[in-house]
Amino acid sequence: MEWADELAARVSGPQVVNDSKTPSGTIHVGSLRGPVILDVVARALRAAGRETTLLYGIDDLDPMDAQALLTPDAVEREMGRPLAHIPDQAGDGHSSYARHHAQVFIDTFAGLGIKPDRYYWMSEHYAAGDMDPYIKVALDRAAIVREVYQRVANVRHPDTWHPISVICPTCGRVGTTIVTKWDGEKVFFECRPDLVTWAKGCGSSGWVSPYGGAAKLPWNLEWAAQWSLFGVTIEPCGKDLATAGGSRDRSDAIAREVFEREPPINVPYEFLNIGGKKMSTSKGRGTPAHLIAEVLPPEQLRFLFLRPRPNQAIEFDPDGTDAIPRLFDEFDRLGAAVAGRDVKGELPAGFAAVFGYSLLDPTADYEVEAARFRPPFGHLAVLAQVPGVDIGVAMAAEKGSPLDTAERAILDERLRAVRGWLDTFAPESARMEVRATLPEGVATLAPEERGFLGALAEKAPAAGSDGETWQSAIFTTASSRELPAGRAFKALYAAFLGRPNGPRAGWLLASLDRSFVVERLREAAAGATLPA
RNA sequence: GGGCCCGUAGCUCAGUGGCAGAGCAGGGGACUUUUAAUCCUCGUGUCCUGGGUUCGAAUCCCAGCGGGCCCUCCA
Repeated sequence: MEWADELAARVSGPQVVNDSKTPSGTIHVGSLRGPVILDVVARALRAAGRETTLLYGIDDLDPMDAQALLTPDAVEREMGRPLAHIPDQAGDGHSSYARHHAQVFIDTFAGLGIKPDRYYWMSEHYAAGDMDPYIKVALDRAAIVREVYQRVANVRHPDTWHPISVICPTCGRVGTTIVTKWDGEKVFFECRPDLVTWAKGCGSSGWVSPYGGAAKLPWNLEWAAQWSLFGVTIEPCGKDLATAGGSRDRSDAIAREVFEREPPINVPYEFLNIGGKKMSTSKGRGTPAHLIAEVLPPEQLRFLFLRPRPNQAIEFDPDGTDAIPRLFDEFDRLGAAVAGRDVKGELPAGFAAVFGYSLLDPTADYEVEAARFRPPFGHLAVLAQVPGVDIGVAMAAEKGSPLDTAERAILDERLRAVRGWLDTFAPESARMEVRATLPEGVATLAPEERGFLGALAEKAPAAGSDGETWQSAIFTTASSRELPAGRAFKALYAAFLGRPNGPRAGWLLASLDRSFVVERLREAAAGATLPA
């Protein structure tokens, strides 16, 4: 976490940290890295005693450009119109499409402990006239803007091109209009049917005032104007924008040369790759993003993003691997170290900060949080699969004292994660189920191991016996036949689960129907699958 | 064509000028009641390749190779 603390140490004076997003659709897990970094920058600044404002913008005057996100009957009517002007497709009470989708990510951010001091809506700032001064400067300096595009991004616009998009007074589209003249008060616009492929303009044209929400700046200018309007001093952005000649370069140049203000400090960050693939909401390639959020609680998700430096791509492959259990284990290991317990292995630099910034609550005492009992994910994954186990009791026993309220909440959260993981990503080797038929592996059991199974069938406790009773029956039967306990358990797991190990065998057998258990023990003792 | 990131043990990654390291996985062992718990133990690797600088390079420089993402429009 040195990067955030170093940044905080480098700046002086009050800081405004900003990011903004177009509320065009659902967000995927990878796109949460930016907000988490943003939040940590703000937390680090505050920890360093800097007065800090965290802003998050909703670019809701941007045009709708993806018809997949609209209901079929709405496509022709709505494509190209500002998101803020499109009705909520979900029909769940939001005033617009933009409000609906913005609410999804506001809620998602809150769930991750990210609470900006203020969300701002660009449609409101345009309507209120706050953007008018920047619109005027951009139009007055259109030639400079064109030159910047040419020089920085190698994009050549016609000499009549002006950096503004009028919201067509006739059809309401913003993505289809082009402005060719500016007389100092009004612009001449055309709403062209063929300007973009994804939306069709209505063909009207005329002179209109660009002020008061009648028009919107193009992306790069709007970005730079936001910096001036809000006094932004730090703004991270993803590497898709941060590439040379890319969006950030253009906006930086526009900030300097058109709006005459130094752009904010950038914190470029890499993406999250799932199973070597870029996150994609539409392609269905790799792992569906929303599943990860269901399986990873907020603190572990924050931890996933914060462990590496921002400029490192994160390779995360949860599908059929132990990546998720290991993420929990590493989180717990850092927590244990913060709490002053001995831990195995080396600790990464700044581990206490990584742990602290991963916590949901920015005001939490991270040493107190670190000291809490956190049930090991792998252990829970086993217990969750054994019927009849009271996991709360088992975890209290493991801790050595009853769980407090916070620890109980952690346990519940992890149990949900464990169950989700077992249903989705967990490798077969993590799943265990009592086999319906005798597993083939019993054929490889030694004669004395099979003998033990047969003997246990004869000494099986009465129906309704508890796990304790079964467990002691296993031990006494094994020792009476001078079979080491380890081999006795191995034989039991082979007979019931078809694997060499498993959960506590006594409790497992107690959870099953007694006659089934006895029958299976006899079959296994016979050493072969009985004819059907 | 350009930019950024990565390339070190089976996997995930530390180490960024001074004897190649951890975690996990895997092997071996201990433990007659927390048997997927816990404890002990085991690392011969083209540090991607080739040059260069240096007393000394995984580390710095140059040139490559491989992988990933991005760079047109839109945002």
